Amino acid sequence: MSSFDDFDAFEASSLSARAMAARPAPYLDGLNPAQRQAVETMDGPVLMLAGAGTGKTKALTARVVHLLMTGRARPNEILCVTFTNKAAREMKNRISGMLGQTVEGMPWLGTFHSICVKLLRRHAELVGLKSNFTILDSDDQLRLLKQLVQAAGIDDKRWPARQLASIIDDWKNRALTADRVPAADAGAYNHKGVALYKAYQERLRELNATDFGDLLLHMVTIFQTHEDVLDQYQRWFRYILVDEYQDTNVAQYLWLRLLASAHKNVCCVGDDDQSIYGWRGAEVGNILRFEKDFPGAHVVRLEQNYRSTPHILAAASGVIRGNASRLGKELWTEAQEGEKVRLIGHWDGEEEARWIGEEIEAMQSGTRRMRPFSRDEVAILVRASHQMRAFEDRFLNIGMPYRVIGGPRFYERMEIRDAMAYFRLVVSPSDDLAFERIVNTPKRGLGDKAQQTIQTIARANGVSLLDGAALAVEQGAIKGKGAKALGELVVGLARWGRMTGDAAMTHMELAEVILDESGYTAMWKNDKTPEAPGRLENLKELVKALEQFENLQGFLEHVSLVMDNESDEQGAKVSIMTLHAAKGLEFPAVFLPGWEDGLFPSQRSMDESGVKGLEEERRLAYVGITRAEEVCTISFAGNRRVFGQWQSQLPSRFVDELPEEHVEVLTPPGLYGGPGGGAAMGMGSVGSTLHDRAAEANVYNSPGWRRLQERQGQRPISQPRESTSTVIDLQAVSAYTVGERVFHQKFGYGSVEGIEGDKLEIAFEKAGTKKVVARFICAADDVPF
DNA sequence: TAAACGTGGCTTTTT
DNA sequence: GCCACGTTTA
Repeated sequence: MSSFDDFDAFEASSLSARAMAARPAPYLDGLNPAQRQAVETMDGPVLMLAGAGTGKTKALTARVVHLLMTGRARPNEILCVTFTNKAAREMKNRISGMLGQTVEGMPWLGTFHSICVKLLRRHAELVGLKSNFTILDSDDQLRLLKQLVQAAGIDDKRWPARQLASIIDDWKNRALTADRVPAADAGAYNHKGVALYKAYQERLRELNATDFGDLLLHMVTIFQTHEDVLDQYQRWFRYILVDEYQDTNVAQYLWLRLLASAHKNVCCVGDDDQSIYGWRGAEVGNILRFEKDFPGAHVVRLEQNYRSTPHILAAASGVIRGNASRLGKELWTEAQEGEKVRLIGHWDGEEEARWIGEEIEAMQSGTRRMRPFSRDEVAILVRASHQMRAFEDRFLNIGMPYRVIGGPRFYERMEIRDAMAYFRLVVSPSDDLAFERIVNTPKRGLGDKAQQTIQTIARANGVSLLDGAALAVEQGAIKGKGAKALGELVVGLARWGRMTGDAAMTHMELAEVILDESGYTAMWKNDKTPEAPGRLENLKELVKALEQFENLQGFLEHVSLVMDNESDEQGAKVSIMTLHAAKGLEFPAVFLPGWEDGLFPSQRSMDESGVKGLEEERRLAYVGITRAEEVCTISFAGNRRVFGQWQSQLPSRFVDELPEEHVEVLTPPGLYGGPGGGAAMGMGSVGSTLHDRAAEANVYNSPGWRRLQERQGQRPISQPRESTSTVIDLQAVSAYTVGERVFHQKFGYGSVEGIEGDKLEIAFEKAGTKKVVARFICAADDVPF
């Protein structure tokens, strides 16, 4: 449980701000004028618009230090909010570094969620909770919702509980309690969404639990309904700082505005061009509206970039210019020119992976133009995680060490969650969700029926499932070996519970005892599947992780908020990750594969969110390019397997948006029409666009292919396209008739079965029936080689 | 109760 | 094409 005395903690704080005020301010020295302004404008609202690589964390930390040094606030009077634990940790470290001592006295520097937990534990009773409430993660949440959906007699095939979960999350992100869900949303989840939301909240209250969304929403509710509480914190938090403001959702926005509305000493840092989390409730509008929300706000733009070369910045700027709703920033740098952004097209996804693998290998020893890059200076950033596979396959094949960043986190792994459910049950025996999770894990012969019996008995007696289980055993309601096993579990849990108070045993030893005596470890030892050893390994790691905590409770509290898993894997490895995961990181050399319409920008994004979705995708492109310090290589493939089906792809519209003068089009080696290969480059005549040149430089270029394109009439590819709809290449399609015999470079010969938009459905002789974009097809008697 | 089989569905992901 | 989930089947 968190301490309730933070308000008095400042006396004992390790920092005495006033004593330091007299000293000089070396932390200001390394700042450029804009950064300095952001630091020194202390009163009133400040919006720090910090482009990629412009030193925003530096400015933010300097601001905190400045507030302390000038005596404007004591360490525990500064509210400093980040989104991730990683960011919070980094800020703490940097502040300590600037101050030359550890920051003990900044209890209110943390993530939105961790700060809200602290606040909510103090005021839980105001929303009907006890201060020791538990925090459910999305897994628990889903299980709970499934039960409710089932109880309501809804066919969860047609209306998956997962969907309900995301609807409720969305409402919570928008700060909507069940009674405030607007009429427009009444139809959600087969018109039962609101009712189930109510039922869910009711159930959470019974369980004395919250989900992640509640942490914020409850605090907003409390601030809105209890003026005295709000007033207390408005006074207490003299200065407020917010990192990544473009990622705030409505609930976080309201929370901040409520806290800041009295003194308005709020400094928000963000970059509207890097808002890439709209799909999970972030509102770019929050940052775009800042000056309206806080009249008289000082807006400071950090535009000097310390990360990338001018070509890379120009390419990124060129792309992001396509977005209409922006605050507008233009990054500049004093860095030397460097390489242009490199663009290359490939035949298919596998070849793209092969080429990138070879390129990385070549880069390690350096080339005529480029310095050598070690593997850990290289990153491959993909739009969707399924793209990673091609690279993993390829890299495994050629023995290129790599690391995938992201993926399932440690605390999300099954065995870890099982183990923690045991711990939870030991610490709080009424944790029904934990009970359900482990009652039959390992197998105890307690199937659905037995579990139902337990449920019934527990409900009839108004007790927890664990107590219900004890009763069931006593009453003989469960028979056979299940009864014996259940009895042992109940007795075991009670025994382990008593052991928590045993001074003779550390909580690590206790954890081991629990896992061993419950039979959980044995379950994995007997498991012959290849994953089992790894899982045992993870369990060992889990026990090791306990070391840093005083007891199991402390550990569980921490884990529920900090799900991250900083793997300290070392060695020179190429990093592979999604664009989302790359935000905030930088690499000397970056590869951006899969720039194809439909994949990136993602079709679904555009279908579901139209222009808004496309703009977010474009920001993602911007984030991707700006991760690169020295070399940025963008690539696309003409064909890709999508859900097992081969599909022809068009290069991404973002490729068209790259300013030509900052891009160099590469030609894959060993393919038709290399540079100087005569005819191949011949088409780059007047009006040649980057896009045309990219297409020319790749594999679909050959004399026959060009003839084909001429026959079809040249498609004005680089004309600005409608942003939301795919342009249909009618000319290309109309060149064919149903029944015609055609040729495709990968699939061979086939006949046209149907025409749909710009795609042809073709029955190939060897490859089966596929839909292919007309431009990759030619008549069988016009085969290009 | 567990293994075998079939169906659908499918971005991004932190707390 | 793959994975997760649910249903059938031994």
